[in-house]
Amino acid sequence: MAVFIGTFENKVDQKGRVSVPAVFRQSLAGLSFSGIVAFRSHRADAIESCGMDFMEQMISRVSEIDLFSETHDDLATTIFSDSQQLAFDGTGRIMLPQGFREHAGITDRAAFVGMGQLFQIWQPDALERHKAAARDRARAQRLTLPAGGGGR
Amino acid sequence: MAVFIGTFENKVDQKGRVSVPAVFRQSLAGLSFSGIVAFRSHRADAIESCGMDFMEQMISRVSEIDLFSETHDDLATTIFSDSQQLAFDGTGRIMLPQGFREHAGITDRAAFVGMGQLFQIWQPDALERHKAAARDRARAQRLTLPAGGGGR
DNA sequence: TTGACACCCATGAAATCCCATGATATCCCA
DNA sequence: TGGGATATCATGGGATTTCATGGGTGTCAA
Repeated sequence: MAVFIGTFENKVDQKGRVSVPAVFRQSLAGLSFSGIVAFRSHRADAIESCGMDFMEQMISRVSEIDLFSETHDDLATTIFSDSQQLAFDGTGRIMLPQGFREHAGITDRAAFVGMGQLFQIWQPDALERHKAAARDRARAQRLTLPAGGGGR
Repeated sequence: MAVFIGTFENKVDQKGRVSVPAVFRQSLAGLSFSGIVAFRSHRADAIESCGMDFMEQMISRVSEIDLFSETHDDLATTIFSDSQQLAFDGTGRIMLPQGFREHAGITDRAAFVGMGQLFQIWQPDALERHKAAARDRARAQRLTLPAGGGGR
């Protein structure tokens, strides 16, 4: 399973390219698609990203639902239609599409944040605010991590 | 496994030709038939499409339904009798047959939407409406994926 | 003969490749 | 353990290829 941990800030050049942190690339090595799959977060002004393996998991789970049922279609459309495959170039960069940059407010810098199975791409300042807020909420509500086997 | 992710809009020229997005073509590379298999969606104003490999899967799935049952017949008729193989030309375009264009209301633009294992072809504006509706339904019904690894 | 369709070539825009650079981080051996 | 030698990485920019798109021409069948 691909694991993403840590925060990294990289520059976005005039062509819209950003280096994906080397550690993340190593986590993604050997997949059927050399690059990331990204989509707009609907909860935050950020881009959610994962590897093709994660997407393939989603596909196989969606395919357990009856084909041509409304449920299947709604899920498949919601999940896959707004995602994009962003391939690595020779040096491990991706092209951040215009629409994604706008959604996240990214211009010339991008921050990559590991979230475990996924990672997010933020405008660095927005990320700082978000991190602070998340920490505050976690402290205020004394959040705990459920013990035991699988996630939830 | 052929994977279709993302939304792409292309022009339909006077001859009825459209470029199939390059990413989709790559997913379809190496199959026994160089092109797509398409048929009219019976629920939406769209064209359902997939590669020959997936069509073969559908055939075997349909064959698991009682032969001579009404369901079997109806499905087989709507899907297989209406299906057409649309071959790529030298530059990766297909000819969208008149009947398909009418069914989807496509005139001079066509939108390709990845749905995981298959993809659909829509009239772009209709697709936008459909996407919004699908998202709303998914949210309203709190649709989630059948559990497996780690949902969210 | 007249479409319908496969095949061919041309084009501009955009994405990708490729090489060069400097800055870090890592290695290795004394 | 120090510190030079060696990789790795992020970054920049020019060159090249890919891609979507337009149009022409040949071919086969009705």
